[in-house]
Amino acid sequence: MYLWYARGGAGGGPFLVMVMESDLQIAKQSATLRVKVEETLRQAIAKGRFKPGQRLVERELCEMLGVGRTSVREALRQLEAEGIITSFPHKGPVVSTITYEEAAQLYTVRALLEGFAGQQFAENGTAQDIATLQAAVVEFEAAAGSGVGSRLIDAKNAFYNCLMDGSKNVFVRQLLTSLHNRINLLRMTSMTQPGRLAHSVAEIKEIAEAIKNRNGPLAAAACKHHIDQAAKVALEYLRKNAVNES
Amino acid sequence: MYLWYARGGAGGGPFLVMVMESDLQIAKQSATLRVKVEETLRQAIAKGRFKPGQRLVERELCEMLGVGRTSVREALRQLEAEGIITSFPHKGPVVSTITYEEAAQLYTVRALLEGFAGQQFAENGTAQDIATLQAAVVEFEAAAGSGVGSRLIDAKNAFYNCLMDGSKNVFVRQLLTSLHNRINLLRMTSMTQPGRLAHSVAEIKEIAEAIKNRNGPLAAAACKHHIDQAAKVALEYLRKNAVNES
DNA sequence: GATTGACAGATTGTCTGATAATCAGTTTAT
DNA sequence: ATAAACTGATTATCAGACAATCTGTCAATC
Repeated sequence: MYLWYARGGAGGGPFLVMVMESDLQIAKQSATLRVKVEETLRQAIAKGRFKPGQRLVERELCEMLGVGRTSVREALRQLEAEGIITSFPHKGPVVSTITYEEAAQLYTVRALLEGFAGQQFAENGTAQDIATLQAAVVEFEAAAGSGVGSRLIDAKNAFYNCLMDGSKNVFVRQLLTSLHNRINLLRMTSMTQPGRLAHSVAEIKEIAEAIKNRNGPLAAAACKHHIDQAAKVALEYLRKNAVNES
Repeated sequence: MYLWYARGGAGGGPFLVMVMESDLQIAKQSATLRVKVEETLRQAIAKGRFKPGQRLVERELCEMLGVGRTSVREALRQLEAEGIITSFPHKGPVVSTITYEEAAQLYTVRALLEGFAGQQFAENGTAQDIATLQAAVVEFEAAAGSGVGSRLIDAKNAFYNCLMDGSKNVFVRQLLTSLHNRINLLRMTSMTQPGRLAHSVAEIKEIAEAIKNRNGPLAAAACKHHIDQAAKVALEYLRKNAVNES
């Protein structure tokens, strides 16, 4: 019981398969090709497959992904708008680089917005939201103990997602998502630094605790503190490994 | 003493002109066609030429602008990423609509970010920045007195631009620009409301004053207050003229 | 030897035409 | 009346073409 749709590209290679999930939900079959390209590239950049400063040549992407230039170019425009790639006229796009100063600014704004999100969550979040958040914290702690990197990343994302949802503000979510994407460019989970992880867990617990107690200001402070600490570690690392090109 | 480059579109209409400025600087001849389409459409939407909810049909845009589908489609992707248009797969883009709740959220985040920008400006802005800001305030007041709508809009934009620059934070600028673009969708300059304009001028003066005195917290409060007031008027108007579709 | 200018290759920017997929509305058949 | 089939419009995507622009190389000039 599945649908599939194949494109007979010249190279004989590329095709897409959309599987119907076992439950009643149809897998987002809609997702237009262009969107999949976007997601693939975003992932590739986030995972370091393409590194900051690296050129992204149209033709290569087309071959690599098995899609036409139209789809690739449109996807690139999207990523460009998101700020994770930068393109110069007639030179094509490169994965965005980020200077030390920009990274600092990025974390500053993130702290501001995430603090706000935390406060809103504490004041307006539903009981359901809070329960979800607590579950995310538990999973995060477990993931931290497990030592499995991918699980940790998933848990962290789940936590932030929940936090943004709880803020009940679409724009906070959008802006924060954008910032998160760009922070990924740093290719440095501050959590890979020794000792940071334990602190991180503790900080996150404080956030959840403040929210559970409906203490808005405290939640904001906890969020801000969490980001500030992460920023400190990340920026310190950046300074040492001075990765300044351009 | 000018260069010009014409594209003989089918309709005979469209062309681009690049003028060489009187000084040694060549006018940004670069601006790729796609970018010009973006700007044109953004303007058209901001000025109400296309109204929220209105469909944007590819072919029509091509004819209207005299460019190929490639350029139009890529420009649309950009605008979509910016949030000022929304597109559904296989149905094409429409100018984004914004609900009352979203508008409220929008203003909330804007107040937060603009308050932050004001604070940063007060604490980190250069003397030059402050001078520019003061000039912008003067022009704004003059524009308010002149009663010329377009001049008022320009002055307002100049002021906000200056404010964002003074914050010395690229991300604040980017995020705020994005929010401003979306607020334009409301097609309601809160300043068109009777009596609002005078208040607006007063509020802006307070912002500039606080910044001049290097009083960060006061600047933040003044910015926040300014946006909150604008929000109040705008939301009130929205509630009355309940423009809820979708 | 350093600067300038011309040339070639690579890549992007843009247009055009074609085909398949999808949506929305209308007509037809049960 | 409901469901099925048809139709027209529009989008999604590909392929191929050509002009514009960038980059590096190499010869010509001072």
